[in-house]
Amino acid sequence: MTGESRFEAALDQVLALVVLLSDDMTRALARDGLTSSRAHLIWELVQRGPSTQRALADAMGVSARTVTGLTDGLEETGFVTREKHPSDRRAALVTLTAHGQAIAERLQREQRTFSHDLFAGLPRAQFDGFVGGLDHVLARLRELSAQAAAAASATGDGDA
Amino acid sequence: MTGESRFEAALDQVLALVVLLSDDMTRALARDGLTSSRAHLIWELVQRGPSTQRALADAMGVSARTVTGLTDGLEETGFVTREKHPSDRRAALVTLTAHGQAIAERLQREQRTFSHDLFAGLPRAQFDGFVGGLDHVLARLRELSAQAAAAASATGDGDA
DNA sequence: TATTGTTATACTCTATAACTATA
DNA sequence: TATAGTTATAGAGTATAACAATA
Repeated sequence: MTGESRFEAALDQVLALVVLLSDDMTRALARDGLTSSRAHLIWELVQRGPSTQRALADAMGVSARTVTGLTDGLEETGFVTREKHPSDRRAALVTLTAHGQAIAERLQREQRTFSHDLFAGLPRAQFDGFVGGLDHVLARLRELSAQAAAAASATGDGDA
Repeated sequence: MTGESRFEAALDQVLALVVLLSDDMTRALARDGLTSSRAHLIWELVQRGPSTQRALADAMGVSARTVTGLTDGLEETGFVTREKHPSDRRAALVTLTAHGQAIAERLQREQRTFSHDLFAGLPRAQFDGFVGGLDHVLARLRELSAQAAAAASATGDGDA
């Protein structure tokens, strides 16, 4: 593997990783009656505590309508409740139920176990190399995203 | 970063990579009027040549119904056509149009450029470390998926 | 009988726009 | 007037089941 094509092969591997990880997570979440999007909302509640739907929409990068749907589903299945906001009668505070909290904690434990399963067999030097490369790739990716966003807004996304 | 938590931090980074890459690809494909699923179907056609919908469904790991929908969308937008199967009048051969072929080739070129953008700045030793770690993680992930599938079919998924 | 692909139906995630109740 | 969240509507991906045409 010499020359430029090693970059392509590496990207192919990264994309394979994306697919495998996504499938694996989807399957694991389905066992608890969750989807990726609903788990994401639960994760935000763990991080932020009881939150308005507006705050969740901003945190998750989705529309208010989407949060309404996700909250409906999580409420029906017993993961969250809508509580009265103490000072704003327009707003609801989405709040984890005991069950929601318990599942969230279990998911965190499972993720810890999973990370161990993935990395524990890797020699320390190689692990460090992997993490170093990952840092680089993430940084590049964020730069490229920022450039793309800037280009999009300059072209006619923001000046229309 | 010592102890077990370095594994968790690494997994967090990998998951961040998954999100960034997925978003980036979604945005890039949208510029050509494609979604991930439709691009996946196009990619299978590039690999396999004109194919029946049944073959595509098996290759993509989705239902026949899903391929009908994806093919409908790609046909309406001019990426593929349904051609007569020479020997089986039940089946259609999904076939790339000239436009579909051209877009597929462009996507491949863009992916090559993208891989260069991601990795070219990485010192060779660190790149090799990254790829080595990636190999390990992919292998572990495949083992774990196989185990999960075996456990599922033993529990009552296959013996019902 | 078995298979290919469709129609019928349903669920999830996503979005924009109009609207209600409140700030 | 502006904001929070809903309803209305729509499009995409996904699935199962029933059905048509053909093997």
